[in-house]
Amino acid sequence: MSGRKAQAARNDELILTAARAVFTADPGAPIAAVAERAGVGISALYRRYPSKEALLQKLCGDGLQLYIAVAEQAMRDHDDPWEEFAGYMRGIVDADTNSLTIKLAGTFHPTQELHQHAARASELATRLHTRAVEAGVLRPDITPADLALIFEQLASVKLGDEQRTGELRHRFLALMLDSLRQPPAHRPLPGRAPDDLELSVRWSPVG
Amino acid sequence: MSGRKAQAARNDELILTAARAVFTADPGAPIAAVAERAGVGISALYRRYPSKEALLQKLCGDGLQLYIAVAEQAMRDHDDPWEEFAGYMRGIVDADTNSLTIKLAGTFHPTQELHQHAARASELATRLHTRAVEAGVLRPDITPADLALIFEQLASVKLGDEQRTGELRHRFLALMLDSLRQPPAHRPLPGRAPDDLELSVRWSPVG
DNA sequence: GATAGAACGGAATTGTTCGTTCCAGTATGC
DNA sequence: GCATACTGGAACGAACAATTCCGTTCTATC
Repeated sequence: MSGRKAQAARNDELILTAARAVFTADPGAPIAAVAERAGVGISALYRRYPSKEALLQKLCGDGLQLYIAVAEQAMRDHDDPWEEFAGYMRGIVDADTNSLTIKLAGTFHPTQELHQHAARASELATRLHTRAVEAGVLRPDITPADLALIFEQLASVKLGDEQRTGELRHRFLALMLDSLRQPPAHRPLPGRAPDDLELSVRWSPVG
Repeated sequence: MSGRKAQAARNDELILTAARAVFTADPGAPIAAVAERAGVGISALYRRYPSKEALLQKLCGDGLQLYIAVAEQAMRDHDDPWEEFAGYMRGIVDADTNSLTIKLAGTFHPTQELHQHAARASELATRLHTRAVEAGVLRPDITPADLALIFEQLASVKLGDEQRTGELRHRFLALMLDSLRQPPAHRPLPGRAPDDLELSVRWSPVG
């Protein structure tokens, strides 16, 4: 608690966490929302990042590194080819890296470093795809870009609080995996199914 | 060409078409964008709708009616239970009614009439779901609300021009249908698969 | 053909939002 | 005690967008 330096270090983390949460929820959120969420003043933000763009770049870079870490983890953790692939997809959905990368891209200028991370991420994705196809567990008429778009679709699901959203995304991921896995089969879906009441909320303004 | 009245009638349609296109592409678009797209002045818009909200309500109502029409059409056109269900889903994706309803909802106050249309749409969706499950062609652990969320996921796909976007949506719909249909099976996917190049476009600002 | 008025285009108005800057306050380490 | 690193938040200015307003154009009618 004591020490101005410790406070500053804590704020570093506080701000990044808040920024992740805020921009994940709304990519176009104002920078003041980040400060408020972090419980700090605006100047605490501007002391660390010269502009909003710089903060977004940092976030996006972190997101890509997270993606890479998740992919490598999946390759390390599993021997079974299908589990490797499915573990990768579940990991990406869990980490919600899409909300930190693609959804933010286009709102700022990508740096050189970002491109390199993206290339590395793409390379890993391709490798995971290839391994799954060659092992005969993933249907071969699907491309790595197909998978990227599937991640985006799953990231578009947003309903209720963060936990419920994650639950539903995993439900739909499981559904997708049923149609990706070879041989074809239906497996039980995780998570409580949504109902009409849950959906009806979205018709009122101010959401 | 002649007749101020004829011109006005033509503008009615021009404006609605433009509004559909503009708000489908970007639900938060300014009203001036609609006027520009329609090739008319702003006052031509305000002559017809007292406010932006009124225009959105009109659009949303039309979207719901379109949804209803598509659903009824599917029930009328098909004898085979699976084709009825799949035809319905393909029709909804084609008509892109989600971009005119849910994506706009929350940006305006829903009217009484809107609620009634929504109820009718929901009723039809439930009926189609029930029929497919009872015929044994749709896996039973899926709810109507699941299907609604699947439509939203598909509507979130947006890449390249309008035609390409539609092609990709149908591709992912086909993938989903593979995991919805009973018995499980993989069928050929329509549309050209996306590739990394197509995706890389999205990293630059101003999109 | 003169004219009332419907319909129009688009500039002006007004309010809001948001990124960024600025300044005064506060606590720390020396 | 004091220089200073850090902070909170008000103030600024630019951009944006809904709506209003006004001068103009065209048509239908007499």
